[in-house]
Amino acid sequence: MNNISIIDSLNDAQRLAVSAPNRAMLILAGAGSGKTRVLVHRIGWQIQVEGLSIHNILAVTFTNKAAKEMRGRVEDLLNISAKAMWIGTFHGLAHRLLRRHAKQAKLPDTFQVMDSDDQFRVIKRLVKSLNIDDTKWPPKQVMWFINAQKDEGIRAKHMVESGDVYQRTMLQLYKAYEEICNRSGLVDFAELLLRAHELLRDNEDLLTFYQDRFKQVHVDEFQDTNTIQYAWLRLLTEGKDNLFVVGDDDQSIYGWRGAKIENIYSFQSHYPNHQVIKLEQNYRSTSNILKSANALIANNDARMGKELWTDSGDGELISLYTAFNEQDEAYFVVEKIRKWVSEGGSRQDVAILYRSNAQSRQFEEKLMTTRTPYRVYGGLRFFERMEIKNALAYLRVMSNHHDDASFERVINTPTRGIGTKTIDEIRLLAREQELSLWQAAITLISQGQMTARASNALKIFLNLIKSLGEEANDKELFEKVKLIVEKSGLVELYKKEKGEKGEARIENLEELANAARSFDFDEANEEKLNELDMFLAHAALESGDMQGDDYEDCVQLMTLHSAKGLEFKLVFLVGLEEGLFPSQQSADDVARLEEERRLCYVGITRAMEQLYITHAESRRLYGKETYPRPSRFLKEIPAEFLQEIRIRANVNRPVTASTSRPRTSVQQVGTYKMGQRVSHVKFGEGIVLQMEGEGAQERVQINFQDVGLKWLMLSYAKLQVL
DNA sequence: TCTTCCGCTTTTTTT
DNA sequence: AAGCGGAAGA
Repeated sequence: MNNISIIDSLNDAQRLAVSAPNRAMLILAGAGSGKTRVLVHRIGWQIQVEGLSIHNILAVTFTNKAAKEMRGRVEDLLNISAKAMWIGTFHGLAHRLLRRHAKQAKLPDTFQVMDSDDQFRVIKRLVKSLNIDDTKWPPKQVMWFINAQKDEGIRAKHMVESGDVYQRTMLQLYKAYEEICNRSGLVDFAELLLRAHELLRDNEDLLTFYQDRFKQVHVDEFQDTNTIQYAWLRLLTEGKDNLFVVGDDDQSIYGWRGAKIENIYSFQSHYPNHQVIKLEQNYRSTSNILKSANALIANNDARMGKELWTDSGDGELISLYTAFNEQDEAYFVVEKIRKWVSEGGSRQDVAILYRSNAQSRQFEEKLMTTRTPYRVYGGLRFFERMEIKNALAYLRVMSNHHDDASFERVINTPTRGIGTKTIDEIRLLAREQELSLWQAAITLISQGQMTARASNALKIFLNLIKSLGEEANDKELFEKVKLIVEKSGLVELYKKEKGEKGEARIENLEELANAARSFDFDEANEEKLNELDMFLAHAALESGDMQGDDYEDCVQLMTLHSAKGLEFKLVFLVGLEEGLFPSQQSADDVARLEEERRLCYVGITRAMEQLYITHAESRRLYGKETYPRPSRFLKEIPAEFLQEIRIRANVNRPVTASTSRPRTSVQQVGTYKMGQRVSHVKFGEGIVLQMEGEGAQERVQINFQDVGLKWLMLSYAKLQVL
């Protein structure tokens, strides 16, 4: 391959970006303008033309999926193996640095990565253990506070205590949380980034080493970086201006989790020699779709300014459908999909995009009844499932006895007679003497002040973990997993669970052993660290692709957020109503409204050929009928690009049908009559209100004069008819 | 210890 | 509506 062919297939702007001299570059890449293409070819250019080795390249993305895709495309372009190239997510790369230099990062070699669920549990427990009212200080909010500080690079020690109760309490919790994490060797997602930043900042030799190594640093989705991520990038490229970032300010939709569009602006002042290149030619959508998107986003004030264009034709107008209610909306969409498929369209090219997950249900129901295969994105991923997290927690405690979060998770799962009281005692002792829960448990046993029963149960648990550790010691990773699954009692626990749920859980546990077997240790670990720890980190950092095993031709259902980066021939943008989209919570904040508008912009620009936008005149929300106004975004799309679809003449508005749900039949004829006055030995006099069940299961609900409503089993309660 | 009931909340999601 | 968490009952 020669120089020409690397840039041969590119348009002028793309070519300019790819072949630019080595200096700070800001590529403003609109939707569908070939952003990944530019990144991949830029890397190719660095290697082919500038003569860099793959070891000199650093490429950062936000998702594992994007990282994987980029690596694959680099390999295809250059026809080489890019295994050794540092392409990864911010978190993945930070993790790699911390493992390599754990000591300098002041972390134990065996530190563990917590996912957000782990973090939440730790914080929840912390709030409780400090006797702080968790209704006034919800753990979720505490977690949000702590993460927000870390995203800004602020440690507890940097914060000055003010008289403010809120700030004081949060700070107290932040401090205590840091202590727990340090003691247990736990690192949450935000900590990975913060710690990696501090590692480079405080170790000059390391920083110089990596600065020299990475001759070119590439960043995807730059508009989504937060403060600490950007600070980390700046450290690595300090004084060298070798930062190549690609982003789109109009697609910044993660402000709510700390992303700073401002980074795009600061980039320009931090790197005065930078060059900006706009990619505005779109290769995805028809002109009508693009013009609508342009018109919509023009209503935002905070933008750098960019207008997408295409040289493909106008295409069809955007269809707007006003539904009676959410049922009708779903009916309309599914009928259109059926038509599309019957005309030879592929279901995979169709997406239904909504603002919030709760909206998926109505579409699922309609798709189900018409037997249209579909797939919903989002939801629990493999490594986030309860049974998997439990098994992993066993592995963690085995690997590190002082991992309090995992210890607590499994100490009584499955139940082994260690109740809240015992656990509270362990926690108390641990807190008082600053021990890990494991150490506290041992101390507690040796003090011999517990009941024999509790002490025995605890001993059994500790011995289980110890003996599992010994037995697993020289075994292969997947055998360790198998051992845990078998001996922990989890399988027995889930066997008892009724229905198919338990079965599925057991299958998942088996799948976990398979995952361990196929875990590519060498790939994930150039540093030859403990295989089990690497596997656990892998589980936290890549919670597993969504059910990727489904190869059937499916209609795609997802939120607008998860649709970013994807494209579909036929797109349905549903629920365009005030309060829903834009969301109620964003209604009175200009900045948040602009983010909602960008979200809408993302939605529109997903469509390649046809776009349907729908809204409903009435919608059942939180169990109540609402009559929302059409979304303001609808008015922002010029009428010339819209065509209104006429409401069908025969409307099947489900007046009573939808509201009447099947009721469980209530046994009307029983021993007692409704309204019958009865008397109970303990509860006194009352009136029979309801009855259900038969024979030994027969129950009555009675409104007692003194104690109010009660359900009583007839076979136990001795009632006297008055 | 396990089950049931009551009341409360309700965006978006990756790592 | 529905799911979740806490509290109370079996």
